[in-house]
Amino acid sequence: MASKIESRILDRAIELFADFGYFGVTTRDLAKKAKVTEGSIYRLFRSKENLFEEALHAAISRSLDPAQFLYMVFEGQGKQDFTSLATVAVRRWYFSLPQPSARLLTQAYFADAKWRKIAYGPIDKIIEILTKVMEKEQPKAKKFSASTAARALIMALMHFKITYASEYSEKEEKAVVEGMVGQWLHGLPIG
Amino acid sequence: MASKIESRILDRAIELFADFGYFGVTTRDLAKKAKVTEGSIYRLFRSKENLFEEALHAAISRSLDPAQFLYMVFEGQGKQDFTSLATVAVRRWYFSLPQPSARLLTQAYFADAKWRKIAYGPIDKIIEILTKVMEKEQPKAKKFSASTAARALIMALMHFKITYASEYSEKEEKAVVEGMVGQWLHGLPIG
Amino acid sequence: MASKIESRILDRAIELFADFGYFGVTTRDLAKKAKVTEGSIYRLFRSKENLFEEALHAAISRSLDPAQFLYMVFEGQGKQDFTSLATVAVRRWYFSLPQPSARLLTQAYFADAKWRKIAYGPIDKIIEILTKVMEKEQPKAKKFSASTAARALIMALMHFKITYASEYSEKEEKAVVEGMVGQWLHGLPIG
Amino acid sequence: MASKIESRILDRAIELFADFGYFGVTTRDLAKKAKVTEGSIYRLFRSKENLFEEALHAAISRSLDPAQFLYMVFEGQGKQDFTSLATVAVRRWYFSLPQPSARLLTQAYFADAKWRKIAYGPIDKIIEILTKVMEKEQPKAKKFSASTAARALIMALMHFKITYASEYSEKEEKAVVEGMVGQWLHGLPIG
DNA sequence: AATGAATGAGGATTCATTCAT
DNA sequence: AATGAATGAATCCTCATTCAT
Repeated sequence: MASKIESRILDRAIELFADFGYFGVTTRDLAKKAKVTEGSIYRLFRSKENLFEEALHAAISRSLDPAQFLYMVFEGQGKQDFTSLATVAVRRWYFSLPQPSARLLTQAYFADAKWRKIAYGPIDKIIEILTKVMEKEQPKAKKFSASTAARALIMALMHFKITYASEYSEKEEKAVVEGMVGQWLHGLPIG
Repeated sequence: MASKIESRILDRAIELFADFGYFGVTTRDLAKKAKVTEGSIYRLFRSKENLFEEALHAAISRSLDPAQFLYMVFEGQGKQDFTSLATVAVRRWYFSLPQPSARLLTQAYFADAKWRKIAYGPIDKIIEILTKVMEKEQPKAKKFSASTAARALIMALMHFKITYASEYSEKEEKAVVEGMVGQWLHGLPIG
Repeated sequence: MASKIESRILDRAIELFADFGYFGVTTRDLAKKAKVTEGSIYRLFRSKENLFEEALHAAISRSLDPAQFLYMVFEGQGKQDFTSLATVAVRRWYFSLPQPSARLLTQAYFADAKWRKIAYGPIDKIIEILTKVMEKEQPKAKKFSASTAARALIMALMHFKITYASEYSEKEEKAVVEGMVGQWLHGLPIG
Repeated sequence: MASKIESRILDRAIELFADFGYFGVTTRDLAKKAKVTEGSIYRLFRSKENLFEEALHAAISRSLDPAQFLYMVFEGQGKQDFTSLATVAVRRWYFSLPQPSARLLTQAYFADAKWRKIAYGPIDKIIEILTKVMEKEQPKAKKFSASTAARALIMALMHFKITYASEYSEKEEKAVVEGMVGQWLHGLPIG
């Protein structure tokens, strides 16, 4: 069945591109690791560039959709306080994104300018949403850039996932993330 | 003069490797952009790998040395409060690191495991120092991971510099950085 | 069929390396002459060095095996006199070795020390065998180095094949060889 | 003094070309080993090819001149028997030719067809002279090719010098050569 | 649909040769 | 004369892509 082959290729592509980047992976390597032939890769994905893009889209689609993030944050408003809502939503987002996917996003960002928007689009959306919520909560008096704050958190988390996360146990990783979010919330000039 | 050519190559190498990664830059390209011949590159730098490493070291050496960072933070103790000291030191560190250098570090991180330590060694040092200072200042009672906080700030700044910074004016960038540091310091359970 | 291409490459490699030496042949040249692409050469032979070695082994394996030489010389003992046996065996050996093969052996000998043993191993064996037989036949009284004699004959033949043989007709070549062997046998203090 | 530099280059060129062949030696290598600059090599020798040729000529001119060989063989006629004359002359020729020179001749022979005649001209001359003398001495009755005999001896000696000689002590080498010449003379249908 | 052999353009690297000093 | 930096064509080799089976 084609779809079996297709997903085998795609899964491996995500892994390999995430670890070695676009240029660091050869189609032959990929074919061998995915146990398919190079011919199949080209029949199903047309070109290496296209395969990379498909892998990128797959990685993105497997992580938390910004729409869901939006829903989680806004839906609970009134019932729960901002702090809890944001904590839960950010935590969900963070753990919905497997390390390979996160790496792939950054690899894409660095491999070619044309992939920058695809790769970081959803992340920008998350930042945007977070910014919007915070602006609502924020007392007018205080001078404060919500967008900067949102960006700071999301970026710290991204960079942590990409670089150090793999050196931690799952438990430790959770603690660090909890710490980052908590500390970040503390710093907010909110209610 | 040899050094002229050498620095032309090195400067261009930092720029190009930063933008396109190790594999995304060909020696021919680099030669053309640096207006030297490929032969000169090899005479002066022995191999593409070695050139990349030299570029990496150059990029690192042009940014704030962790030792200086340490000095800035500790030297003022007693005279100034921790918040001001940290703010100044972090700000200095951030602006000492040109965007190409920051990108190069991450490119190195992703290109090959052997470059990870070289690239992120100094950054890890900065995080370590910041952690140490914070642990000193921090009231025992409060549960709080200094290392997590330090990491969060530095990573957020790194990621910002690498990805978005170039879309901002210098003034805006300063504001964002100020915001990040401020927000992070606000979040600290300190005094 | 792969084997067709493979043998086309190998045959041409023997010829070209024999004439121009390892460094005197470029892979592009070889590809053109063998009417294959460089890619195929590398797929089938991994590297130029390896191809040279394969060519060397092929050349050797196509010539008379020392084991056969041994058999020819010893098997007839008793039935035929040494002179006839040696003449036949040496003649066979000589004509089993095509000029390109002989040249290739010498090219290998000169190209790199690591190929010396591969190239001259079988020849040394032949000399050894010849030495052994002669020592058996030789009257104790006479001072005489069988090994020197054997070496002299084989070397003279090798050198002749490599250098001058191509300037002679097949008939003439036969006469010269016959002459060398005959004259050499005459010089032996045997029987 | 130019001539000092010139001879340093030439001496080293003979050694290196003899061991590694024309393509196995780079001009930079040669310059370093001869402790001169590449510029000097080119000023004095115009090109690598020309240098090789000069080295070849130098190597040849340092070995026994065919004219002297001729003189040695013919001059003694009447006073001494052919066997002694030939033995002495051949021995002289053999030991006048240093191993590097002998190797260089063969390297030249193999490197390019255009050098074949230069390299083997003198050797052919020696063979020719030896042939002539032998034809004079040889009883008409016996069927025998003087040229083949001469060639066999000279070639055996050449090949021995080039390949195995370096593995022997000087004393052993002398014995082997004596053996070869002796055995060869024995085989001659003379006297 | 599936294979993997075949292709050849392009990459890193070397090296004979030139040239400014 | 002497130097050695600079050049760039040519080398070995890789790899995305095509194609015959």
